Amino acid sequence: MKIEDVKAALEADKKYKAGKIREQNYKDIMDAATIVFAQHGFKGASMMAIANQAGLPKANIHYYFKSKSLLYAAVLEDTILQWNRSFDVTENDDPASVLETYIMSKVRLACEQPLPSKLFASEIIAGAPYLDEHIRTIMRKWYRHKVDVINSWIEQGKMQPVDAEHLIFMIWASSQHYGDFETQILKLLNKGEYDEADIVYIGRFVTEMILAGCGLTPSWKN
Amino acid sequence: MKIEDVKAALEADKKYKAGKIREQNYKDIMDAATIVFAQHGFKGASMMAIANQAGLPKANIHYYFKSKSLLYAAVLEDTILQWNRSFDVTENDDPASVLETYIMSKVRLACEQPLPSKLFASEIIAGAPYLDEHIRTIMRKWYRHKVDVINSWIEQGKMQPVDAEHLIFMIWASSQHYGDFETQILKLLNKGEYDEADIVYIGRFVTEMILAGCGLTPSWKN
DNA sequence: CAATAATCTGACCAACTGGTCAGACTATAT
DNA sequence: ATATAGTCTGACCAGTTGGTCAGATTATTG
Repeated sequence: MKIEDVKAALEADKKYKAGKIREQNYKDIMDAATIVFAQHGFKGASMMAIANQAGLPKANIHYYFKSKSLLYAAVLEDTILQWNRSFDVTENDDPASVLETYIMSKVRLACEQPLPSKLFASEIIAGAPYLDEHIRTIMRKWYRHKVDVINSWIEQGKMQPVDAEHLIFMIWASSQHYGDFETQILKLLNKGEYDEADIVYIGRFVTEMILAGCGLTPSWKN
Repeated sequence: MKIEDVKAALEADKKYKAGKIREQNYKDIMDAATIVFAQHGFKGASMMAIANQAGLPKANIHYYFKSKSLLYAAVLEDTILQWNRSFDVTENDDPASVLETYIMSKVRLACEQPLPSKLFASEIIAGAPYLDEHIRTIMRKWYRHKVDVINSWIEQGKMQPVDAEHLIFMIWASSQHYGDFETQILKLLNKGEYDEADIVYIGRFVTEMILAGCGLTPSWKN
């Protein structure tokens, strides 16, 4: 290897590392903020606590995010983006398999990543001051579409007549509960954390219960 | 009416009023604290905000409650007491009617008094620092007993075999959700608040769904 | 190498936090 | 009427809050 190549490699490495450091700090701050905001809500979280959690000086947090509100907004947006991935569905799909997939993934997400779930819950409990518009526009549209699809399934006789609006609420409630109330549930179950077996078991339980209410059967019971 | 009687009446009235004022202030503070703690959590709530909400000087709050922690503990205890009233049940009871009654009352409580539900949720999301012992002792005992009763129902063939532990979680989740996520739900339903018809409708929906999962039928479908 | 731009942070600020307390006010008892 | 006990609150305190900024440090460029 020539000297020039080593130099170039070091140069590239430096640039790479520099970029990585920024990226890493940004990510560290977001992660730390998620933890603190999820645990204490927007008002209860302090920039100092976030800085300590991230292992950075407080002023450095303000270099990346001008204000607490902007950091909170960034964390919330990130959470929302990560959340609304699945459940893309049309009226031609099979209700049982769609609902099954959605519920299983929601339960898994709640168990494996309870923090975003708790963050969202905190925001809603506080009256959704930051998500007010998001709920009334984007989420509402998403929600209405899903309700329409479910109702078309009912019209097609693919499932029993069930209130689609509250069916969705029930899916959200019974899956997110495992994230939001993780502390309570683990204490009552006398467990330290959810393991893979728990996640599958819970996912199947919730799926079976809700599908039964719709007159449907999950794939593993066929 | 004799003069003496008037005097006595005034005396009694004064005492009554004095007692009433104390009682009223205490209640006002508790109500105000419930609102603020439920909305912002323990750390996020400020004594000043509670004082303003109660319409009293801040120092007066500290006359009734020595510290923020003690006020929080009092509000939490009050909420817990008010919550665990119903669901006293034995293995000789009828599953369908017991579950139906419990679910309906939980949904009604969540819709009519969402604040205690939100307060409890905030505490759990924050990691249950104040309720840790309560959950591991009192709530745990309550929970285990209910699990045993449900399992005995299953052994007696009174209902389909269903995981009793997660059945209880599901009941809690799908009822409390209407209190904790009130803001989101009302926005999506485009409603200002739950009315009596909503409460009955939601209660019946949740009851039907969960009973169906247990192979049971609610009373209104017989 | 120098110059320029990006990144970092200790020290600071006004506003707010939970909490205290002396003294004012009010009610009851004698 | 006076004394006693209970109730109330403005003013204050030390510590924390979100946020700023000058200047140090580091990286990039020409």
